[in-house]
Amino acid sequence: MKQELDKRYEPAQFEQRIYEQWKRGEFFTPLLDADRPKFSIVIPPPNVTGRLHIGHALVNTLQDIVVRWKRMSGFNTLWLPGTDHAGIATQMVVERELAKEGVNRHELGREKFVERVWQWKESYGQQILDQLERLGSSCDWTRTRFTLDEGLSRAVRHVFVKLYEDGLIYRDLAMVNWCPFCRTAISDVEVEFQERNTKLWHIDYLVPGTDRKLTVATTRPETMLGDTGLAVHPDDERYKDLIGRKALLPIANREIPIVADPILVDPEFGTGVVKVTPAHDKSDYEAGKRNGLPELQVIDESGHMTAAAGAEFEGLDRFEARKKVVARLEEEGLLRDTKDYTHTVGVHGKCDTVIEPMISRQWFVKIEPLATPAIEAVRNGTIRIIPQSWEPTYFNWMENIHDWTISRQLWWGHRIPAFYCDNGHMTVSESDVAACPQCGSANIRQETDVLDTWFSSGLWPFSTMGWPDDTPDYRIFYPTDVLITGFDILFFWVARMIMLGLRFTGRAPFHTVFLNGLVRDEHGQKMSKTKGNVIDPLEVIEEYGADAVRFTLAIFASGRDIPLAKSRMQGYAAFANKIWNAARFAMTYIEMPLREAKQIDRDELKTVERWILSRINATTHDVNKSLSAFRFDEASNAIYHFFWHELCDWYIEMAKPVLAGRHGDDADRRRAVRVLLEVLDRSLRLLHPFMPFITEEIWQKLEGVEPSIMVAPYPIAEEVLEDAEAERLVTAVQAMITAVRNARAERGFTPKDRFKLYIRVDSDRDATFFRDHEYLLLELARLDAVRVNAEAPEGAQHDVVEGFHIAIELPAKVVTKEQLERTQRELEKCRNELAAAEARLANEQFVRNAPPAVVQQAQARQAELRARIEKLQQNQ
RNA sequence: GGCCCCUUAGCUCAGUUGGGAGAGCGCCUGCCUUACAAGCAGGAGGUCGCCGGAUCGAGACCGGCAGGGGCCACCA
Repeated sequence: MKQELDKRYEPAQFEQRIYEQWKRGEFFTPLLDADRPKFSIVIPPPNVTGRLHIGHALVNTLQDIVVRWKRMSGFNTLWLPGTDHAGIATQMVVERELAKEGVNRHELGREKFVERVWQWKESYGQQILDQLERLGSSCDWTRTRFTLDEGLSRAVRHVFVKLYEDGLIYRDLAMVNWCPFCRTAISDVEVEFQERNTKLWHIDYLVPGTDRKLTVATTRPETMLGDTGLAVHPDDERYKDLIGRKALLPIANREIPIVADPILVDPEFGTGVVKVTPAHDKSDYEAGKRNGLPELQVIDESGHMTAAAGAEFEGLDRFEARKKVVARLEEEGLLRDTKDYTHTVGVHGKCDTVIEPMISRQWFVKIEPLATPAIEAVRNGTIRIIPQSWEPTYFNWMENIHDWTISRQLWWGHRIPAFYCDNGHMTVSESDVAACPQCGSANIRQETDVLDTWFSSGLWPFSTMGWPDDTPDYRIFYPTDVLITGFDILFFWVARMIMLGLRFTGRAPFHTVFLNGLVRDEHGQKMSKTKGNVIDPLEVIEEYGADAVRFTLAIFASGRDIPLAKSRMQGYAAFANKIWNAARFAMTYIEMPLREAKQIDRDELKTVERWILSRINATTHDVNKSLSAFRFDEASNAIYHFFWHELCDWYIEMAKPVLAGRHGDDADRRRAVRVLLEVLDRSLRLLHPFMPFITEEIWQKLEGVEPSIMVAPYPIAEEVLEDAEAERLVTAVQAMITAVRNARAERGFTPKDRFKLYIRVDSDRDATFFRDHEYLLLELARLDAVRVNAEAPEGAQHDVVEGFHIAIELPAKVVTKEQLERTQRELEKCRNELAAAEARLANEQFVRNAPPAVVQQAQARQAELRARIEKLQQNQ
């Protein structure tokens, strides 16, 4: 019952079939067994509006690698998937849909609109999860959650009410970041700062009763209409005498007080006079409060000027109003100067609209009592952030955190569970309120604001497990183990989960956070549609296969930004092809199902066989170690190097003479096949987390005990497989083969030319080894004889490799000029190195202070170099 | 202004207790050697940004400088 692989490696032929098989086998679903060691991860929930982009591909590949590794390592493993309702983003998408039909949401009304968004979500919200399947993600789809589903909504209400009752949620009138396009308040972290080239306009304010003018520099002349004061520094000699007088506000012709404010005004900056617009600037708002200046709102929630701005301006967009104010000032001769100026403006990250600071009534979370334990958890190591260099950023943010604006004037989201009666009483309650508990009124309106999306995703690690109920999932899988996500949502999401998790479950929601970098193009540029350097993961999966895409992402993932190039994916598709062909080769000799293969008897193994087992064992050790440290790059590199450059380039070539029957007897052949099967099996299992599809496709044909490689045990290093002696000898064989190939190529011989090799050995053991394994040298170096401890004839080419003196007897052929130069260069290098080594050993301080091993090593190197120089000189 | 990161081969990057400079891709030469031309063998290429310091010894540790990137911060 011999199995075969298709001649060509074509991932599209089997990847989706394999995925369906995994799903049918229910391998993604853990057992509800509290006694088994568990490992759990929750997915960073992608937005329902999302399409899989390369950043998703990265973060989910890394999670899948860890999850598959842990699952195979015997952990009861849960990777819980789901999506985020993504308030603003989703609402915007559906509004655009509606616009195509010529309707806006206000015409539709709140209830109908929300219904439409749900319909949209049902049709398209699953798309991104389906796309994750193409990547091979081994999520437990039976546990898929959505931030707005019933259970999570209950958790949200519970948390809201508890925080309110604990005095950590309050409603207040305050200066907030307002997006005039989305017409909602947003939190501080949602504001992005962008550099803009603009002007600094200098405006003269007359001071009635004097002949003085005060010149004010501003980037926002339109807000002048809402000025309710001018401020100077109390110690500024230039203006000291004007404090307490009034200035005349141009255009509006209103008198406003001149106040002293040492906090707002830096006398060194600009003119030293600041206009104060308490209703439209954060620091002016505070200055207004300090100085008793009134707030005059001249811009409304849509970014248009209000009636208070004056009839001339009412209804104008704020940027139109800016132009008009400047024009009017010019007319009146009060525009003293206009300078080019570059400064940063806050924009809403979702829609790029310039933020308008506005005073409005919003809900806030008092954050400091939540932040303090969250800082402590990272400081005392309860939570570890990798790479650790992110910790200062985390601390810096957490220590300077402001209260969190959680209310949004949107329709799509968790509606705040506050209820108002018509007598003005407010009730905050987990369940809907039918009658006012204070006055009994049945005329109840629920708060229209919804919560910030991140309020619900902040509960994700436990709300998805059934919390606040005490469910089996929650008991078994919470806290989760690792959180893998992009550094860009450290504040948005990670910090909030830590704060809310600690507060509500009393435990950190995870013990490790791995933050991955941004995927960039091959030259480190950010990917963007306008630059045309975007890599679409679904496209490259089609082109190279999911395994190649995953492997490429993994081998770059050290925690830094990832410069991704299609050429690299092509390279790792070639690696997959290599695996395919190596397996195909092995399977032409493997006749027995893996499950029936007998235990290997180490005593019967040849040195070269012990060598490859020692090598895969070292690789196994390295891969496990690197994965433990989240060094995906090291782990994938180790297995890549082993498979291609040790297994394929050397071991398979070394095994060929035996497999093909050119060397040894039938027992030798059977043993070689058994070792090959062993190494292939272990390699596939080592590789599986990185390349799940190809390893499954091949492994199933080996017919192991388990129904899938994904539930086969992950290899662990075993001391019995270490074999330093085998490594020493085979390394020497490799070096000798390379030396012969080298001589052949450098001296212009063809592969058909045969040489004789003379090897000098010191021990009987080594002599026995080289006699036993001479076929390796004969075949791989294409020799016609190997002589151990025989005298090399005159004219042979001498060298020293890995501690062995060798000589190659070449047919008489003119030594080329290139060869002579090469020998010269080589000699030069050796002499320089020898001089360095001698100088070092002559240094008493070195010999005294350096560890003995290092000194010994230097002595050995010195001896080797002297021998090598002597031999090389014979070649001239 | 504060914090973080980067500077090593043509390109992109590894190099974690300081002890003989590495990988992938690219380039050059030779091979269709029966698993793989998505391959095999061989090769060229580096003042490890610059200056200084502690050390017997620095790509690595410390200080400074230069250049690049990122995050945070209410400078009109």
